[in-house]
Amino acid sequence: MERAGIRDVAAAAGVSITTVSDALNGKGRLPDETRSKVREVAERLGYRPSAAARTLRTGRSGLIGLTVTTYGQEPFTFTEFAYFAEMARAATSAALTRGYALVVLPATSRHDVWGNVALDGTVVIDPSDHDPMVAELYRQGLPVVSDGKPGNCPVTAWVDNDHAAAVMGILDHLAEAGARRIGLLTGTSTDTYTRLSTEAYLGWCHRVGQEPLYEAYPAHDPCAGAVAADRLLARPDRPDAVYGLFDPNGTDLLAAARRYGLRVPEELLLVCCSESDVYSTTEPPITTLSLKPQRIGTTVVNLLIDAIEGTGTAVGGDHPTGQLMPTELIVRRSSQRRPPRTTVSPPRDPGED
Amino acid sequence: MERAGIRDVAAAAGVSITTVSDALNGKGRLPDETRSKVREVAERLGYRPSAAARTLRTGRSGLIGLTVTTYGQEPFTFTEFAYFAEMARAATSAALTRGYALVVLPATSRHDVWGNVALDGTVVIDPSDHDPMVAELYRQGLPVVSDGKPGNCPVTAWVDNDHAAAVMGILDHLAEAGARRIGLLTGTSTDTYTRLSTEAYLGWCHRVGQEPLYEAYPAHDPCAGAVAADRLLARPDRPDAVYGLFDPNGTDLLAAARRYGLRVPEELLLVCCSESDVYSTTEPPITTLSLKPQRIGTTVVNLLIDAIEGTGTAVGGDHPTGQLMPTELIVRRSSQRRPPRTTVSPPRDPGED
DNA sequence: TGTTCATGGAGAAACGTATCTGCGGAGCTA
DNA sequence: TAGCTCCGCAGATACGTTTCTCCATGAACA
Repeated sequence: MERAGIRDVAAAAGVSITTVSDALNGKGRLPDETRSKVREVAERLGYRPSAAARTLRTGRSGLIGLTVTTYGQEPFTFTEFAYFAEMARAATSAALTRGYALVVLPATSRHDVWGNVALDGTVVIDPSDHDPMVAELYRQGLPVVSDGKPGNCPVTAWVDNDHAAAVMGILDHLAEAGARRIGLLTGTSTDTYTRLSTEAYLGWCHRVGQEPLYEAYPAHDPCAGAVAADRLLARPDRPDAVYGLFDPNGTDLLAAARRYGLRVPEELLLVCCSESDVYSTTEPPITTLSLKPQRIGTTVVNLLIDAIEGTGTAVGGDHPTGQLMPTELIVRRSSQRRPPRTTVSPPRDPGED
Repeated sequence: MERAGIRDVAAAAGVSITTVSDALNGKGRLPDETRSKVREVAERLGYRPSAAARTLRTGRSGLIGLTVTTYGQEPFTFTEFAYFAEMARAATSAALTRGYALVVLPATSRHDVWGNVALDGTVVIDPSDHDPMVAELYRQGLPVVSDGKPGNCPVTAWVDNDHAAAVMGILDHLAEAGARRIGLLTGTSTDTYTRLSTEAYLGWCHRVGQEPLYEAYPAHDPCAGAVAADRLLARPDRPDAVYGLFDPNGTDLLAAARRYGLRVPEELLLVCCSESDVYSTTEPPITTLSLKPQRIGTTVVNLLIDAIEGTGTAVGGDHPTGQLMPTELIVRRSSQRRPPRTTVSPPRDPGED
């Protein structure tokens, strides 16, 4: 059984190809009678227009890319952190409601998948400085919107959290809870998130006159995270509060605290950046900073589609539009010296240790 | 700056279009000299072949779909359970290593995204009985591989866990730990997973002469899960062990047990099906059944690509190849009356992940 | 010298759609 | 009746590849 083409429909309906195309796409000037007849015939023949031909003709594929940086050998590590999973989900959903489909692509791969997929534009997550791939895409005239303020590569637009404000908010929050020496668990890579957050921390320290206490580790290596957490708490000038920039830092720090016999929050205040709800059930529950990835994903996709539909290949000059989105601090027991008013919550289990 | 086409390359290199195509794709009979010259010119002009044109000509887009059923109003709920997230990640990765990109599509959506994307084939997660979309895709000659044994819709191939064996294994495990009345928390929908698991439970009960004790709820509603867990433990003929078919059941059951003052595992044995590692840190840690979504995702994609590349549009007759994959029971404290012997090394798992 | 064969490459036909252009006829006006 | 407008539709072209067919050339061989 051969797939029916537009020609077959035209022949069966006794009209021309033009008429079929116009009737099905709601264009041209046709009486409703003709329109509905063509539709009926098309339906009967099970006609599906060829997406490839349409794309070739119109220059629009209805596909947008979601690029995530791959770390080292790992072929593909999105959803490694809940942030990516949530962000990808929201982005997919947002794309679909506007009639676009989203295809997840790694920044680099063995095969040249990029060349084989017709994209109308791309979302890029946390591009590194001078990212060559982003530059190449942009050069081709493809709209590129980045999640994370781009360091030094041209993009059509970008969206980011106000990381500096978020970090300072957390540090203030911890200081208010009585912290004197706040430590930071940070990363070694050069992405915007890590850089801005660390700078904000250093700036804050300088302002309040605290000596910086931080450990940096390669964020993509979960093992290194545990080691760094341990190192931070093992220092002679041990901090009395720690903020961890990455998702697993909370449990790692909690484990390290237990190893050193530090009670949380009495002797150590803890906050980490995470989208996982695991931290609502740890002992004690850990205060987290949510970057609101759903909102980011939705915004990024909508900006991208605006750019695609707005001016076609929009090369909007040297000043890409940026947008800062708010974060949300979810305060739990780990960052409060005084436990929250006991509600009717489940009894605290002393548990083993 | 116009995008360079194959014609421009041909003109600049002083050869014909054919030669350029052959040179770049490694076909035809050309001396290495010509080949490298063409490559160089193409590189200099920044030539990127049009994916749309290639797709139109060859009939291959290099794109495969990943379809997930949408429940009710929720626009898009994959990654709702860790299973989907892991499965999607593995599938994407597997597709990419074979040069394909994967696009996530909902079973239904407002816009007809299906018609606008050229797919070489589709992976369908847990199709419902007589799924109309699957039938339509199959009718179009598109290879369809399903995750979950298809109830009554034609597919090219399918992959599934041996759910019956898994459930019986768990029930035996619980009985061995001393359970006399094992309850089940199950779903109300008609997908294969729910159906097979429930049937296996009922069969087991019948065999050992236990009266079935189960509660069913709409699995897509997280709130309903907590209610159902509560209901199950509130029954006059309260079970002394429960297996929950869905990811959140573990915490829900644990919360319900606390409400009724039941100690786990002393008075209530608990197992649930989940891919989340949350259950290794609950109090007590909960025994989980892993369906190994990574392996499923990889297998499904590879089967699909085999079908795509094998015979083109393979309509392999009435007997789609099926494949049953093993599950893994991760035994933790919640299902053992006697705490596990403390070993120095992790229990067993030399295998890959 | 004529035949065969391998080599290197050119020409042109698709692939299936969207859309620009144009054409006959009907209705209306002058 | 000529001229004009608008309607309803058909023809033809272009989108950028891949690939089938086929031609020219020179060398090897009888």
